[in-house]
Amino acid sequence: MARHLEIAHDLMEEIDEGRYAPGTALPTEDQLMSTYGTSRNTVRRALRELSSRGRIDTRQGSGSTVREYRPTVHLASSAKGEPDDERYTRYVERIKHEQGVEPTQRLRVIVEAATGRLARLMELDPSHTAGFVVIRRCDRYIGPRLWQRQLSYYPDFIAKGESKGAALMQPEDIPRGTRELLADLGYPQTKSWDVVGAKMPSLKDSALFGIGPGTPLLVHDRMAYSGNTPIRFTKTLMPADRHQLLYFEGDMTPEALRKATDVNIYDH
Amino acid sequence: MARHLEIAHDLMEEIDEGRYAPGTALPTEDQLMSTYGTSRNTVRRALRELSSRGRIDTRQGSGSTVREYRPTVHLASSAKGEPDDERYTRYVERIKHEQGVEPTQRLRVIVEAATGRLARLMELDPSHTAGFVVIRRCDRYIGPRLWQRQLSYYPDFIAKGESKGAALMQPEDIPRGTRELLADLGYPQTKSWDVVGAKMPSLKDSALFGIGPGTPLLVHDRMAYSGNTPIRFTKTLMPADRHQLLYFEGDMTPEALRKATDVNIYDH
DNA sequence: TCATGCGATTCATTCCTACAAGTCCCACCA
DNA sequence: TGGTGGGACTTGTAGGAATGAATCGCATGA
Repeated sequence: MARHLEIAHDLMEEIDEGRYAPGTALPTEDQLMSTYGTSRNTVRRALRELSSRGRIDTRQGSGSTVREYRPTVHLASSAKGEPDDERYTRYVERIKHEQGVEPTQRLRVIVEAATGRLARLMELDPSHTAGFVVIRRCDRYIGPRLWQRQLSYYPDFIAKGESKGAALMQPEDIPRGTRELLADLGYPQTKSWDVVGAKMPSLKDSALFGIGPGTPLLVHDRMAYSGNTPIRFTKTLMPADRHQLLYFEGDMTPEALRKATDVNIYDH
Repeated sequence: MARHLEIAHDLMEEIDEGRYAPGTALPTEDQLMSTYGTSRNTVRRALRELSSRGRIDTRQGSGSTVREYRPTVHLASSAKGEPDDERYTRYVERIKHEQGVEPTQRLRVIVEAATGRLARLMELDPSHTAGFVVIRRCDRYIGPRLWQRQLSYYPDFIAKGESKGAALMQPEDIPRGTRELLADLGYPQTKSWDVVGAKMPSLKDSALFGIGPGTPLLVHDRMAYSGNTPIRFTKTLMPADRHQLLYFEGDMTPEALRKATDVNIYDH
């Protein structure tokens, strides 16, 4: 095996065995050089191997420390009596309680012509004037850090159809939640599907979320329908080291849900 | 900005603009060296930046090509009239149809004492003889490639309780599906929760799944209950570049579900 | 026509060096 | 006592070089 992979393997094992606990400093590059009798390049490559897998954080001038994972679980199924759109808010409130940091959000509204995949998804005809979407972008921060970015797409006949729909065009929070607003406008949400996946962040994403190397993004797409009319498509981006999604089926007891909330996919 | 990040940024932009289409070769290291008037190390660093984000594949002797993503969507909610455990199988069948490759699977059964988190999760008392779990590990392959790994944990009082339960201890496929088997044993599944997240693979995981750098793993944990008794915990690991999970609420039409199946989180 | 083998191209690994820049501690001074 | 500056330590960036290994195309020969 290549020398740098040997070193990486060694270090990874020692981390897994708890020799280097989370938060603990790894040996410095100089120390590793003499330990393994190899050049700095090789040592650095080994460390990069750990870094790109999200196992360590390296700070210039300071050293490398073992990363710790405490992702928070985020309810994605509709709980009884809880409006759909309150979920993220409730979640943010929980974070606030857990971390003692004030959550903030920044909203931005854009109107765009829907083309290609998006038009097909929303069942809009781009040749009509109706082939537009209102995009509400909501960036949620915990402290100075971008916590999640949510992009919601609404067909513009909803926003333009009634005077109340104009609220969708305002870059302001909708206190009742958009689900209720849509219901008031004659589009009660009757069904929805979610697609969940993960990808690595682009350079921009990394800077945007302030996430270290080796941190994937959890991507959550949701399409909501009223009858058979698509009324909203939502794409949510979240750093996977701080977010997990929770779904359930059947009548869950509070204890079971609480237990699910404590699950950490990084375990085992 | 650092020189290698400039180059990486440039290349990423050109990829996004379609200048280098998926599957297309990027310029060679030599070409990039003269284009940017920089050393090979710097060029390689830029390329590694793309590689660790899963944007390119680099092959020795050949060059770097733009990676393409066609993840398949995998139904995670219970569809009506479809037993829970058939889902993955059905999914594999679909892959087989799409890709024309025979899926295979390898099963392994282990019995282990449940400790710590797992015992708490399964509500088992480690001091009792009942504090054991039967672990069924199922590796599913598409061709020679590991497609997903599934670890199912059953409390051993289920496997030992009745003679039929012994089927759980056999490293063989259970044709009816384990959900039906559990129902026969007196533990019909009444509710469940799922936690979905993503993490970077360890060195072992990378080798196991044969995934290139910059490919996260999608992790899917599911706890199933019969009444308030935990009857199964399942952890599924899947490379995120080939898997997405689909959930839904309400009565979905086949067309809407088909549309969801076509969603690709790498779009937009 | 087809298989073989050679050579050019290309990336992989590893070494070396130099300097920049961030961190941290401690001695020194006000 | 408390603040400041300097120096040691540590990682970041960049360049140069040599060798190994995989790939691919092309010419050669059966």
